[in-house]
Amino acid sequence: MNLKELSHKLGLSQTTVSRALNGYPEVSDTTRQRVVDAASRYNYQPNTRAKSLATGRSLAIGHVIPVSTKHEMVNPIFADFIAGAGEVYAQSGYDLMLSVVADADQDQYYRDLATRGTVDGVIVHGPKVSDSRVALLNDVGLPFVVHGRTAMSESDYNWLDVNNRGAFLRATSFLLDLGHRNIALINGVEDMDFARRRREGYEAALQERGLSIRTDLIAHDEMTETYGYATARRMLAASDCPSAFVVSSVIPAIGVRRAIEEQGLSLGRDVSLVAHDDELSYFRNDAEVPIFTAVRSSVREAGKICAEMLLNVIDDPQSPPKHRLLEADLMVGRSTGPAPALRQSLEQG
Amino acid sequence: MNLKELSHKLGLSQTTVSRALNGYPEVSDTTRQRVVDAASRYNYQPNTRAKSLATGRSLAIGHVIPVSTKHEMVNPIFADFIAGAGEVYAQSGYDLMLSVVADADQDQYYRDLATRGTVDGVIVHGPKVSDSRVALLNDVGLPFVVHGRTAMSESDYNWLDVNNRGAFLRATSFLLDLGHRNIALINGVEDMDFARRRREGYEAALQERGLSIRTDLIAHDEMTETYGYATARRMLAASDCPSAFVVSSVIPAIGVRRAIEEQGLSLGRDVSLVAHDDELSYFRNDAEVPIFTAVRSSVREAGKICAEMLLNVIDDPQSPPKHRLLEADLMVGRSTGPAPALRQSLEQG
DNA sequence: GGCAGAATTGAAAGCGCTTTGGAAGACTTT
DNA sequence: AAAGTCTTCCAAAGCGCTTTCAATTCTGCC
Repeated sequence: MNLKELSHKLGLSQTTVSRALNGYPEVSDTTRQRVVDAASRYNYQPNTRAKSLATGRSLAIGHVIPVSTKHEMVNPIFADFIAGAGEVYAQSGYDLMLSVVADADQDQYYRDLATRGTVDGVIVHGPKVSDSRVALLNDVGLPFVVHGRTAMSESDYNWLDVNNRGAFLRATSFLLDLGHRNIALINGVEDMDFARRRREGYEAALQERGLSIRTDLIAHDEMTETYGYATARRMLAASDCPSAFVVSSVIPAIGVRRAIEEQGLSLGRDVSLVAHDDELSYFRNDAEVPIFTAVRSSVREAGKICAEMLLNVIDDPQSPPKHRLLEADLMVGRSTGPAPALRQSLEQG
Repeated sequence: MNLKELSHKLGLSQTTVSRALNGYPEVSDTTRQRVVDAASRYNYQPNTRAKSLATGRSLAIGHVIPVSTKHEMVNPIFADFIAGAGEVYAQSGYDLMLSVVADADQDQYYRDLATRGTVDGVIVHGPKVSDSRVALLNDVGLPFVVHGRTAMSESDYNWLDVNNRGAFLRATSFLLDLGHRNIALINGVEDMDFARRRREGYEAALQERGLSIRTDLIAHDEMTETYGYATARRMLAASDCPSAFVVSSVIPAIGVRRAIEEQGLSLGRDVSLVAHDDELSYFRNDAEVPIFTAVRSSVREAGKICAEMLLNVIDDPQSPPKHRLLEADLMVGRSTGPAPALRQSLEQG
């Protein structure tokens, strides 16, 4: 059933039917009702392609998710982020176009998206410390919102970010307050912007207390369980090993826990751990007392807000860039406790 | 830059330019070369919407991923599945349209997809034991491939599935061979088709040995870490508790491990565990000796094959339904060992 | 009753592309 | 030289919708 057929059945022109369905005012209430009824009776849905060709808007948003060429790894937070964003799109009648593009091909891909006109806007995932995509998108004039930031500039584009620096400063300070002095950082890939900020927060906390930064206790890589395990295992085997870990995601944190327990150590007693928790739906760290002490921020919620921001930009392309910095809550769970030395003196006292 | 402008610049008609770019034979080699050069020089990309309106093909594939209304949970295997499928689409010039739709709205959503003509075909995710979507899609004539199967029929639609029954039969038999008699099954949501087949395999293995099925050792729910933990904890606390677990995904398996270790038990020694491993990129269970003994099948590979199947159906809609049953490998890892009783006698002997 | 102005409706152009049905020119064939 | 056959190109229709501009019908009011 298309417009032509429907209007024929109703004995009206396509113009009127179109107007009635799209809520234009110059249609009488009775005809509108008649049209709407018929449309739902015949299950009429306008053809999206024709509609977007006519309006010049594609009613679709692009999400380009980078896939590391190294491990073909897809960051598992995307599933939840997209679920959040998708909810917003569904309500507003937008479709979501997903593409999984190798790191190296990102720029060309964004350029093509713009010229082919497949989408009205894009969400930029996984920004690097220095990321060419921001300049590129500003250049071609495709509306976009960055989930995260880049170090280069913050003012001339739309972004939503978690206060990564603040969160990791707090996480590290919390461990310092518990008496830990050798604190390891299990971070994401080094050139990711979020990883740089987290490291900054971690280092700032140490420096505030006049502690030096031990580069042997800092690791950067893709955040898999195996990476968390292998790194923690290596660090725990060394002399002067850490008594606490700050970990960039619950996934490597699971690996860290495995390494700790494999050594016959007890998590939260012998070794402490604070994780960054994106509130992944399949790994809820939200018992009354959470498994992991964590700085927590919902990635699904982030997806929602990003989507809303983007739709606003599309509606009003002239509006000045908006920024949104989410704070992460520090939730105390089972994985942290006083540093062993301190614990000893506490128990003796 | 659009076709009209480009053809003007070249002093050719739109027809000729279009044909030259789309590889039609009735264009001389010299003109074609001239056109192709100009197109790349001006960075011309045909407008997708116009193209699909003209051809009647949208060059897009829909993935509708169901989100449980109960927990707003997104199954984490989708990320990897879609990465696999996306690779195939990219090579063939297709776009991927993703929608996240509540369980309850699935049928209407598929119907809309068909009538709006946004996609040329869909992948059906998460089929239930009895699933109305198969009949619906056959009805509206939208090409589709099911990732999984339904119990109702297997012959009249395209599907790719893992041999879930076989995998769980082998997993359970393997534990029985190790002397385990009380084996628990931590399964997915009961009305999912894969969960039913896995349970069948588990039960068949027990029955083959004349063992009765203890319903108190069977659990069904969404496969989160917390679910694995809570269920294992409950089961281990009961009298006549299981000495082994068969778990439908590595995610709840992590929770099961947590429960086991919390009891002061040792995984692989006191309690055994076999998991189903989808080879998630962020949780590689592929060390020389894997963490978990597992029946393994790559969900990313499944995504690839599903995508290829679907593109074939779209190219040749008359072709008879194709089926593909992947076998899962049983990989022995650290999480299994002889049943405690058996171990005792082994050690004494 | 007649008329201005508002309220409705419709015809047709246009969005950017593909594709049908010719047409013009070059090249053979008779 | 006329007729036929390729080869190469083009004009124009059409995909299903929106939207401009114009036409028609209703109002209210004098």
